[in-house]
Amino acid sequence: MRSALRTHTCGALRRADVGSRVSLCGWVASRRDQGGVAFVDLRDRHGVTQVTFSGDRDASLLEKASALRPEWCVRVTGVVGPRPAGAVNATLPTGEVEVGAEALEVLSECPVPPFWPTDRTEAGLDLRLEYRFIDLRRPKMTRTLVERAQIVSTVRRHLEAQGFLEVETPLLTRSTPEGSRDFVVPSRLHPGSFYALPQSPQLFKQLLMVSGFDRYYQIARCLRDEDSRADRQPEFSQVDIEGSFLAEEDVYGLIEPLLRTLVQRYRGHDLPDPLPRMRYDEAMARFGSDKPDLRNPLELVDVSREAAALGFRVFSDAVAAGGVVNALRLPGGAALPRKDVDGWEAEAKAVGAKGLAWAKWGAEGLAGPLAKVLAGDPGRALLAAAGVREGDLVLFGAGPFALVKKVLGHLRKPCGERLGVVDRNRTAALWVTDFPLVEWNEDEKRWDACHHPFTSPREEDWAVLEQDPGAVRARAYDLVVDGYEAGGGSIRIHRPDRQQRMFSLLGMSPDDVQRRFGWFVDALRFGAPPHGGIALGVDRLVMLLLGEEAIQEVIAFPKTAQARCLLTRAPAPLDEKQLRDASIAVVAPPPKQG
RNA sequence: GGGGGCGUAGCUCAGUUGGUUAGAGCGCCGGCCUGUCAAGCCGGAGGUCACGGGUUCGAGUCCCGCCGCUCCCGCCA
Repeated sequence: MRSALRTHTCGALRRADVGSRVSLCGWVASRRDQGGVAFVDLRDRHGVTQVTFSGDRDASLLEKASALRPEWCVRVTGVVGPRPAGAVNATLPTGEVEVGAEALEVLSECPVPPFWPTDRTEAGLDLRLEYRFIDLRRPKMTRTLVERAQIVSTVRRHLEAQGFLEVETPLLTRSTPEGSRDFVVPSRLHPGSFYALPQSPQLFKQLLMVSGFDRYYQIARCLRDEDSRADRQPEFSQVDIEGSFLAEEDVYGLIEPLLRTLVQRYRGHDLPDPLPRMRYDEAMARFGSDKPDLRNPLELVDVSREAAALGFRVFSDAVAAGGVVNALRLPGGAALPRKDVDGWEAEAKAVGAKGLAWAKWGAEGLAGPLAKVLAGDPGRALLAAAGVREGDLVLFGAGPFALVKKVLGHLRKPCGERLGVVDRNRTAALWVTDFPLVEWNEDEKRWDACHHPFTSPREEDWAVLEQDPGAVRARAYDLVVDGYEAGGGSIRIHRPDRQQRMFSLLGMSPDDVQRRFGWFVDALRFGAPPHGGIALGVDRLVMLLLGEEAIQEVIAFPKTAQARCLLTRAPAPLDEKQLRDASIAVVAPPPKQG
């Protein structure tokens, strides 16, 4: 770390360095002026070192130091000394020493920033993003980016040790209208034509397999013009991996040791070996989600049969209409205040439920809106089926399968957290497998690919692809960590005839296929090997490993929920000349200037 | 596109049923101080109550609109 201006970083000096003459460069983290002596904490990304200015030793230097203000960038030269007994700061790695300044050089002044870059900052996210370059000075943010780099480095070394070759793929590519909305880029040389930024390198990595690069990877930027979430940004990174001549077990066997290493290092515990696997159907039935958080023990129980026999219209009508009734049991939940249940009902309604039926079994017996309905023998049978015991609270969802699963699956999180049964110190990872290949799109009256149209069905399902598409299982798998989709992949279709069949199933005529994907299907004709792979979400993985709750916290320059960059004020209008060059006419009203 | 939360000093927030001159902590500026490390003590400055309308004798407070941040639904092959 030595350079022309410094001999050490601000995190380097120890007792063994006492007596050395050193030069440090950094930012003034704080200045404590005692009158005859002043202390300056000098910070860089490696740490903090205390510098002392003594009036006895050099009165004019002390005067100069007194003019320093926080966040000025300075260079200090001096001699490392031991701190006097009683003045040692045990909370700093450099706390046993201090630098007695002999020279001070102001490299850059700094106005009073809108917030101080300490870990105790209370600045709101919008301010932190507008002044992200200040925010990133905070030790916590520095540590996050350092650890992110370490994690990515670990991934690279693991994959390279396994023979994977990093290959870059284009950012300017062709729009593939299936899937998420593309970000588009106008072409100056070809007026009226557009590139698209890649949603993922999917087709290029498959072409690399055709080319014989049997083990490929890339830390790839992906861009999707869809609305953000706490775990989703329009621009994000994937560890994109593809291999030839492999099957599901090879992918699991590649990823699991890597994840085990990372969880051991950053979460401090072992993952089971092998990782648990769960079929999609089971995940939906038990947890109401295809990415269940297994740290949360609460489960959904189907009580349709018992509920239909209850003589309660809401339940029996739901079952009669082909729907289901599910129970979510909260052990010990009878003691919870009504306010919690009301909150969950509001949340249930927010995700589409008409209401939330519930009952609690306290010391006085049953209570709640369903108490009367559950009083008799059929009610007892239902409670028994749901495993409800004295002291429990039970929530019910009734209606179409997908809605009931969504609503109760959504409530698992707040309920589990309220009960304190979610172990946040553990990491729960699993593979979710056997996804459906396609799902019926009622609006468009056609089948849509669940994963993407290049995913292979199970070999035996090719026979019934056209007859019963909804029953076909895909050779797709998701890596689920703590309730997040940390990665996903599949074994691909490598035969052009079969790829054609898949496209036909999705409602594309041979002409459509030829126009949109002809270049790709054509490539498969040229000796494509069986292949498959996976993509891991870098931002989500780092977020989970570092215990963060939003990927904004692990991205150096993230965007807001409205996809804006508060630092650069992107997106922004173009000037007339740029629009002319790109042959673009703006038809929407011009946006307000930020 | 829809629903929820938030927006008051540089920052984080309080502000009663609508009522006089809108407060606190931190920060900032000045002074004092020779072992501080969230330094301390004394003094001072600092407000478009996001923005635009409306109701009212009177609006930070009530109503409508709008902008921004955020969480969720839709969306995310």
